[in-house]
Amino acid sequence: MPKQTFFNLPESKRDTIIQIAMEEFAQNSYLNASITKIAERSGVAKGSMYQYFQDKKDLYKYMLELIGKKKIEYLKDCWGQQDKMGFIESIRMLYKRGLEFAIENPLMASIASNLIKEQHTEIREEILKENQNKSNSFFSDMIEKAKKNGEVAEEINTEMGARIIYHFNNILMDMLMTSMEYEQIFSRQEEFFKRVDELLLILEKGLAAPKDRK
Amino acid sequence: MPKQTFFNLPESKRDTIIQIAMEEFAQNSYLNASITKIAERSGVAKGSMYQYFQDKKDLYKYMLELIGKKKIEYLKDCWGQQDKMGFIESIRMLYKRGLEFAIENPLMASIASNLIKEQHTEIREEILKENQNKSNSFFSDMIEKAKKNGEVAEEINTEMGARIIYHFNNILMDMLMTSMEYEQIFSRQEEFFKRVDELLLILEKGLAAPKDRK
DNA sequence: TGACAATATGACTACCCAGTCATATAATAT
DNA sequence: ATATTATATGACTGGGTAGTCATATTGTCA
Repeated sequence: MPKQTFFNLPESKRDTIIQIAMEEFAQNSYLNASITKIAERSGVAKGSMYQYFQDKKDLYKYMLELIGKKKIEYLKDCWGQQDKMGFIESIRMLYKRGLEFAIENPLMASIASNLIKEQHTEIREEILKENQNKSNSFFSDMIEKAKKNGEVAEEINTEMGARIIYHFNNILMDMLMTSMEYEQIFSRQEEFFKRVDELLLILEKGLAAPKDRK
Repeated sequence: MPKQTFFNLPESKRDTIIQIAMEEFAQNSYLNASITKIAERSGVAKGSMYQYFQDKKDLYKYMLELIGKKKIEYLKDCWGQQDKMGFIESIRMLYKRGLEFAIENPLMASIASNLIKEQHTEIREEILKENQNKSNSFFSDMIEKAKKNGEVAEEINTEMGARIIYHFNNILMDMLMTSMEYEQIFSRQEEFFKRVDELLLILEKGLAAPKDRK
């Protein structure tokens, strides 16, 4: 958590620091991101950064917290839709909204994607583990429910299914990030939405319960 | 390419350097791996490292080359088996042999997995791109063939299918690497082979052509 | 033995970093 | 106007890095 001093700052100054820090962490791994550079680029003395934040980890975790909150807010109407929309459509919606989020907040998406790839074990363990477990158990619950519904075959290993759903999302994000490196995306959403459908076609059949076996 | 001087070295010295360098690149990203440390730990003067290699990139690429060669050698009897074994069984064999390779050569596997996650764009682009394209077009060819065979549905997007096959392998590797961090694996292969089967169950159904549609 | 080439060496340059701290400045309260 | 507190600052510490280079050592051939 940032120190009180940071929250006492005028909003515009706070926002600048946040913005610059997001850029830095989007372009570099945690280990290689530089507080010195963030301070310089924000027009703030390096010492001040340490009046605002405990240390680099504190700053990084705060960024992740902001990202997490924003993403949860963004995805809030995707949850608890399984009963209404069915399993696959729920996932489709999650993927699509996730892509939209990444297109609208590329820095945040890039930071999140960097975290997944983070090699600095300490920090990854600390943060990712609970989240991945959360998302895994979330998807596991969805699959269990879908099994009861007959939407997913009993023979499917739930944990593996959850893992795949999780990774399919990463595939989509990677595709997005990669093409963002080369060109502005703006409203090329449609192209990526098509990708979602292609992926889901495979996922749906892959998990589906047999319909007309004798 | 290492300089001639490196190849003039007595084999044991060369092997030491290679071994230590593999360890360093297995534990650190390209950016954070340290030639200084490799030199120290190999009992070689830092300056000597630069008699052997052009620079850090040269050393890194050489490691990747060794890994690539060894892996190709390891997988050599997995190729061109599609006609004999069928599509899914070919993939199963590739996955399983890939896991075996990683269990037997954990350092190499870890370096390869780090490369995929590499953030330092320049190096990743340079090396990964052609390889990923190679593997993608390899898998694409397999899928095309399997479509003609009726093993894979025509409606599947080939490129997306290839991507999934590629990523499923990454999922397996990640699972393996993660559990290797905590415990020795040795002959717990069986557990991971089961995972392969679970994954393939989903992949097979996901890609399969409809069998008894009217 | 001497001469020449190949190799080994580590101090050195020029850079980067996180985090600290004494001091200066600004804001607030009395 | 003074005293007290909150904030801003950048030089500094101690650490790390890649890559260079003049010099020393070793090996080889005559």
